[in-house]
Amino acid sequence: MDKRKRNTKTKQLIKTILSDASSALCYEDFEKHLSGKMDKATVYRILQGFCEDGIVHKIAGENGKTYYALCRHCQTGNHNDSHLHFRCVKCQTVLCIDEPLVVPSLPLGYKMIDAYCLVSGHCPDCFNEIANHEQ
Amino acid sequence: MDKRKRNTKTKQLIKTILSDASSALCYEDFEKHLSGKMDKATVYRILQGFCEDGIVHKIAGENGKTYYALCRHCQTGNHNDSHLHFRCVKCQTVLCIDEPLVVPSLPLGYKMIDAYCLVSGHCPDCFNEIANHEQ
DNA sequence: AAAATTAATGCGACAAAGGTACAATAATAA
DNA sequence: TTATTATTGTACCTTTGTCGCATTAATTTT
Repeated sequence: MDKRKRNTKTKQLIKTILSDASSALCYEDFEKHLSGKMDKATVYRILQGFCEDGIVHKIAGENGKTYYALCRHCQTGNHNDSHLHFRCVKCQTVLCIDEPLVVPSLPLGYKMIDAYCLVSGHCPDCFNEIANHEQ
Repeated sequence: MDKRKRNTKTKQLIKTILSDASSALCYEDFEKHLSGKMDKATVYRILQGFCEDGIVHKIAGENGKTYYALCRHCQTGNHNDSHLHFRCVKCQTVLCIDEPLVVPSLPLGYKMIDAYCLVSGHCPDCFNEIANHEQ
């Protein structure tokens, strides 16, 4: 009757990788962690499933890649509310920032469903590296 | 000595398409307007050039496509400042919204270069269509 | 506990977005 | 007008992501 989802080992593995990560991951990152243990299609399918279940955020980077991150601080129900993410232009790391995002009012007639904000810049590590080089 | 850029007919055509458009365009949209008159690689190269010159915004849609829009209201010099874009989940239209975006403060040590915000929802036309259907 | 059911996986093939090398073409400078 | 070189077109390639289908493995049922 109801198509119940199964909690398989592959799903657990993907979830572990996500929760161990301190930043959002793209497929390439998963590939490194998995070293051929899992098929590309499976990884994408699982991640898509997690997104549908509302336990993972999907982040479109300006580099054309899609990043995935565990939804850590979202209260149940407001998963679809505004997200704020940061991407370091040097080390390419993407991470979720738990600050409420203030979305300005839209022109008349526009109805917002979701908002998503990506700030790019330098993360502390890379910024220090650059500062040290310039000395 | 200096590699000066040339103002070719193809560039002019792309610019015309951009300035005639009321919303941001993806490659597919250009293709329709061009109907085989120009090669894919050329279109991408020209758009990339415009982005480097700071006269076009590049917008990463959550659908994996990249959208391009003329930078209309940006003062010279602040082209890289915060952008706010809206994407209709029904008709897929993407457009720039000229509202200042309030970016919340980042955690200590993070240095912002650029911020980019994409609000998704229904545009007025699609919203009305849905409302009329529900009557 | 074994058999039956069906969700999930692996595989291969494929589609779309976008980039690259290089020869041919066309703006610009001389 | 000729020479120079940025730009274009062509063909090919890479990367991201999806799809169908046979096989595998969680569950459920007996």
